[in-house]
Amino acid sequence: MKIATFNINGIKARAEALPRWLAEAAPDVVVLQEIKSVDEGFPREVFEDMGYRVETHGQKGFNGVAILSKLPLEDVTRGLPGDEIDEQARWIEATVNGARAVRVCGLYLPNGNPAPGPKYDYKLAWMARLKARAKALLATEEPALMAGDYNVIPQPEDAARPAAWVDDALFLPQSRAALRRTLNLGFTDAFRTREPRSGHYTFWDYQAAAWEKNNGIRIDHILLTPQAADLMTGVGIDKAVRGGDKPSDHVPVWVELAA
DNA sequence: ATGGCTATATGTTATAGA
Repeated sequence: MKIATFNINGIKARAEALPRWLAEAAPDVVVLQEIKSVDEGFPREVFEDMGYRVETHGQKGFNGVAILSKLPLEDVTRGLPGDEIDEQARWIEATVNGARAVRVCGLYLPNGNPAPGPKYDYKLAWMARLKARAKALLATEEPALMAGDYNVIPQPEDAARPAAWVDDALFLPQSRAALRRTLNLGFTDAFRTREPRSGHYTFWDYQAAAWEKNNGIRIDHILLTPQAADLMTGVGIDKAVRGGDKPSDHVPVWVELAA
């Protein structure tokens, strides 16, 4: 079972690039972030015609997440637990029924800039809720993963120019510590555990020729429970997607599970 | 780097992203 995450930065703007990548990479499951669309505006037929089931959790203009799956989905839930008045569409999860059942969570963690400020407070509060959900996932002792745009650069090795990010919400010590607190519950960063070297990124800004200069950061992650990590047979970043026509500023990250 | 592009809706300008 190949499971990917992709921040597409607008489903309407990616009407060509997303199907193109799906046809090439042929993932069984994809979690999408920043669909920037309400549920009714999502062009589900395009993906259903490619054999994908479509579950969306959208909102007007910004944010928005979705799951596309060639395999049957069960128990789809929307919204990260822990704050009844949070209306931002940043979390969706479902059980994917392959050879084994895998609980797949898709997330779009708040950016948090400028920091300090209310947006940063929201980011840290959201990360505390993420940790609580992560704990509950571990307690099931089943294969599960949390994939998405975490908006956190875990280590200096995950940025081409770490010094440029020291005051940014993506790299502040509190942000990195909050991500570590979740990881340290017992999750595996799928990409990092297989590739210890620096220089692998998932985001390149549209500005200042960041792509051409390879001035990137690694902020899209797939975190595996121990039972999912046991099943991992491969992992990768589809970097070439960033050089295609009308690309998102993020690229897909994927894992292959023996499930 | 005084955020220099890109995307969406609030729409010929404002807001958000990272």
